[in-house]
Amino acid sequence: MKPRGGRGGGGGEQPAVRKGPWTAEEDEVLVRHVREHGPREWSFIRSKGLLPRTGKSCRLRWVNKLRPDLKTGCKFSAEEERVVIDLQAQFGNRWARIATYLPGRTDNDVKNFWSTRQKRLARLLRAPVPRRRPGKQSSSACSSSRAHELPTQKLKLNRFDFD
DNA sequence: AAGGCAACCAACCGCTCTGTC
DNA sequence: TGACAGAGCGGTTGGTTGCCT
Repeated sequence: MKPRGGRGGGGGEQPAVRKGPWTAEEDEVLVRHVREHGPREWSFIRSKGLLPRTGKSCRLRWVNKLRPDLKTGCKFSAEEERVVIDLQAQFGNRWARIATYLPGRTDNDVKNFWSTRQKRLARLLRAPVPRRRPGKQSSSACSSSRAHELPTQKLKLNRFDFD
């Protein structure tokens, strides 16, 4: 294991920097900053004492959770899954680039989705009878299709040719 | 009812890239 | 042209949730 020094706010070697889950108050400060300055100058937030978070952390929080155009809580649709597969075949693990083809998705979303999918595939290759797991239907206002149920075949879909 | 396991998700770290002086 | 700082990206980890046995 890597010594990670403190998800969850632990640590204490750098008391000036807070780590771990974000609070609603912190989110509010961050959103206000972005409204006033735009999604940039992340280091400004800490240097001015607005938040005890690193610029990296602020940026990540904004990109992955606070941006207004995000599809939060939506599972990947079959179409999105197909796009990810195609683009991954084309670009490799360029998650940020792939995410640009998926409105409302972040590189972290795509990365997590792919990682989970790879684990599932690896497991299926070893054990042909998977546990069925309908999954957390996360507040499905979105029409999430059951993309999980045909993972392996999809790897062989035709590619788009973006070149 | 409880424990195990898989899926999902948030957030951190290290490295690389890019802009500025 | 090289050094430095800030921003961005990819990999990884740990926590939570919910189904299955």
